[in-house]
Amino acid sequence: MHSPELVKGTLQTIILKLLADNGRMYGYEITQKVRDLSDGKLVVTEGALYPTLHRLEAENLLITEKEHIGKRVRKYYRLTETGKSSVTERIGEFENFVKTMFTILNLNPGMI
Amino acid sequence: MHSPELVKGTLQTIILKLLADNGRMYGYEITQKVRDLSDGKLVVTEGALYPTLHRLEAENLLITEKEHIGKRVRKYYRLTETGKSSVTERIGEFENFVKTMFTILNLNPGMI
DNA sequence: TATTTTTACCTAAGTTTCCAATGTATTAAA
DNA sequence: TTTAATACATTGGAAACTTAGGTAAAAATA
Repeated sequence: MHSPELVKGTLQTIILKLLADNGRMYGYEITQKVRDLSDGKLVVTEGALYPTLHRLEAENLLITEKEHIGKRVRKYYRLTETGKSSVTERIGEFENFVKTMFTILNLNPGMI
Repeated sequence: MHSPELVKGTLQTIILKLLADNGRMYGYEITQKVRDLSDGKLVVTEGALYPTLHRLEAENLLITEKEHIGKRVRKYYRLTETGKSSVTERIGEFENFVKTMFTILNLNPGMI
């Protein structure tokens, strides 16, 4: 598991990117996808996920669609147009941040 | 300037690494070094720096030496042995985190 | 020489963002 | 039939920052 402090601030970017790649996803699906992609190294807890999803929805980056699966209501999230453009932006920000950190920490880019 | 959320959690690593490279530094010097190395893109505010330095000292990763410069007292920070081993550890953690993020975000490593 | 900027230390209040814990309920598997 | 997995969510508290403020010496500039 990664140091939780490092993960802070990247959750929004992760969510937006996953939605950009997969069209639409529901909350639980996102937690599983992150777990799978990271080989269990990064775990998004529900206490972090749902407030973030609601925040992104309030900021008009996501919209929701409810779907009835048996007796359950599943809530799908999808990027708005604003959301789509902010994905690129945030990934760019993350890349730049990593570049800066590599410079400061004097790390070898080949390490990745 | 980088998104402040991303910077969170990396400050300790930055401080420890700078001290590992420079032997000893004082607070103000650290803020300037980070600014220089990052071309102004990453600014460590004093409100973030000093509490962090004191925390690291309390955790026995740093020790201080006071030096009189004219009428002023300058406080130098230096790594303890524990501090030295934790630098490697934390940089490793950061690298692993970046690797995971690159996987999740499907980024090209060559980008750095 | 007077004033501003830079150097240099620091704290306190407030915000954001997360984690841990808890709650509810359906569906699938053991 | 009981446990695990699925699926939504909230709440309280901790951590780490930002903003703002305080003090004062030394250097640069007007």
